[in-house]
Amino acid sequence: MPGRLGELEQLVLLALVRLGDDAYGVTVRREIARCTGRPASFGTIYATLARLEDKGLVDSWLGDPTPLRGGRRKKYFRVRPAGKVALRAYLQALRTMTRGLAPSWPVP
Amino acid sequence: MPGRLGELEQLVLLALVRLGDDAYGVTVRREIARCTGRPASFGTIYATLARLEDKGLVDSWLGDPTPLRGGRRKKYFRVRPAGKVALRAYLQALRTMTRGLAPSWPVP
DNA sequence: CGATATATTCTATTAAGACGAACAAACAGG
DNA sequence: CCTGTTTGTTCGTCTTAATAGAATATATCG
Repeated sequence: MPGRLGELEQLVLLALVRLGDDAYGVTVRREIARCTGRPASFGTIYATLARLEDKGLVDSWLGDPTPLRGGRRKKYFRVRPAGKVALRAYLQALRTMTRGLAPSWPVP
Repeated sequence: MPGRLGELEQLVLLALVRLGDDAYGVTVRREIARCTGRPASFGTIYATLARLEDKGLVDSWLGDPTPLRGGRRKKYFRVRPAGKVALRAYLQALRTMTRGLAPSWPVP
């Protein structure tokens, strides 16, 4: 049974799905900022990614150095099957709760 | 500018909208349990309602005693305009984040 | 090597969520 | 009115999630 997802955990999982194979700390943060209009700090984002990994909802690996670029290597993330289950359950619950609302509500 | 909504805060606000003029602790809890399959305890629900009220997203008043029934009076809750703004913003952000996902995702 | 660019981790603190027991208030029957 | 029963809310305490900013790490280039 999946535990509940925190608010940022929801957003981070969604961002990972959206970003596909270009999902790492910086892009995750940017995507959430872009979609929600409220950026979270890097500390917040990385803490959430680590928590999701502890829970087995996500996994990570280090990318190769990128020639021509400089800077530390990226740590990529991907949603694991358990993470997909949790995310699906959450979206489903939300769909249930938003179904039948007055049309003025933006049902996602 | 509304701060972010916690996970339960989201669900409680949605439940309040769904329940309309029959929204109080017990029905809110039941509605969330029904829609998400994961009940929260009363302590958790009431703490969240109190938090939402502190933030000005919700208001409350005591109902009249119901003859023939017995039991303590209900404390009704209603979403205030600021709460609607916050809820709308959250649903909107979610719509943005779920738009364009593969069709296997249950977009709410 | 030193400078620069890029990305992640650490350290503290506050906010949110969780739960069960305790408490409160309304009514009914004696 | 007192006592039991029903219904609903609050309290005390703990765990988990979120937060920001400083510090650190790592890669490349000159």
